[in-house]
Amino acid sequence: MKISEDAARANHERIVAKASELFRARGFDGVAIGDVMKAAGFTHGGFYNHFASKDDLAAGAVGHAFAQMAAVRAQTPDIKVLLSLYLSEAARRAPAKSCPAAALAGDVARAPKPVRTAFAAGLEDMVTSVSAALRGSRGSTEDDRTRAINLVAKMVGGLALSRALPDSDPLAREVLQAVLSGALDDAAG
Amino acid sequence: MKISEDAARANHERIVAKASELFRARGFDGVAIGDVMKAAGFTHGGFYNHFASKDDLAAGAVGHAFAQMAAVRAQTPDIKVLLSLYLSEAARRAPAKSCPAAALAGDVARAPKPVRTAFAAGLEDMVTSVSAALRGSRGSTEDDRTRAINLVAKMVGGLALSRALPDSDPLAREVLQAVLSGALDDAAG
DNA sequence: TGTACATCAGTGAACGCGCGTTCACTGATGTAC
DNA sequence: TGTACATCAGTGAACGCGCGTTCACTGATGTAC
Repeated sequence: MKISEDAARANHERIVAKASELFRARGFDGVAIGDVMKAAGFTHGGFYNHFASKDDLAAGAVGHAFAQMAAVRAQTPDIKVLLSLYLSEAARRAPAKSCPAAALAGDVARAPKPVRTAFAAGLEDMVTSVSAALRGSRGSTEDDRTRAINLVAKMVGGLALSRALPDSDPLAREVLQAVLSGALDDAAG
Repeated sequence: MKISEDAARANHERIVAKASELFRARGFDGVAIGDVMKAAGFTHGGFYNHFASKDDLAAGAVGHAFAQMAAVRAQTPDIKVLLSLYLSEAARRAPAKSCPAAALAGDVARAPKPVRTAFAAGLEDMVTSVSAALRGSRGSTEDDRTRAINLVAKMVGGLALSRALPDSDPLAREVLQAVLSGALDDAAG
């Protein structure tokens, strides 16, 4: 049956939110449309009332995940705190609630352009935000943007590498700790 | 028909080599067993004479890709040259012939343990090798291993992020350049 | 304010396709004698 | 060195399954009058 326009918008949003978690946890190919719709509380048939295709959903989910990260950054003004959250064992274990860049960069690289465009917007936002935080932490004459890109690359690489290792491998924890300590040094200038 | 033992070993090796390229280019889920066997010059039915499962092949392919990278490192003693190859536009465009960590970290994180164990061995090798190269470039009193892990995370993250961006986005090139310049600074101490 | 009707979000069955895996078969290889 | 036979890498058809997508249908919503 038809439902109210407000309810439809809320449902659309809930589907995107669930998709952004499931995709981060299991990758685009590891999640079926039926999984997403079920997680959102629907049957799979209505999916195409909201999205043109699975790729369309993926683009929306990537954007949603980056927006969620931006909200976390806004609530965490101290970049040192942010880094220790980003490169934590908790983040390593909870990809569904962590950075989409670390979880999905590989998947996005093989996805169609709209997904990569959504990724680009989120990454640019992240770089801009980190750059501002670096400027705040010390009066820098160096290129803050270049430093921010380096820091973001290190954060994303560190988290992604740690996750690819077996949970039981000490290297998984060593990578997290080493990159956190290096990132804190970088942020301190 | 049965073939000679030497031929069988060579065929096995060729399947692994082709798989390591295809997986890096398209991800584990983006490559069918039939694709790999066809690339190696066979029909798909014989696959299970060589491997217990697709995951078994994935573990072998990850190991093969890291071994290939180790050979490149051995032939490129100057770490500055290595960095400029690793973070190049050519590497960005040719994931099939580049670092498996940058191309497959996300896929590996969701793969069964044997794949992650193969990844761990390759990454440890890479860290050890980069650590030795850093020690060579200057007499360091700092923790070379920690510096190596930081540098590897930055390299992997930089290449993976650049690939996730649209080819037409200037940020794709900016990330490569910024991370290369930062990595060269890191290597110089 | 009330009524008739077109709209469309959600349901559940169905479609076609590609995938990982299995299997009966072939015939050159490697071995036992 | 020669012969008989068991082995097994490779072939190609087949299997069962899950996936993305489509579709006929339902009935509350929103609108035209």
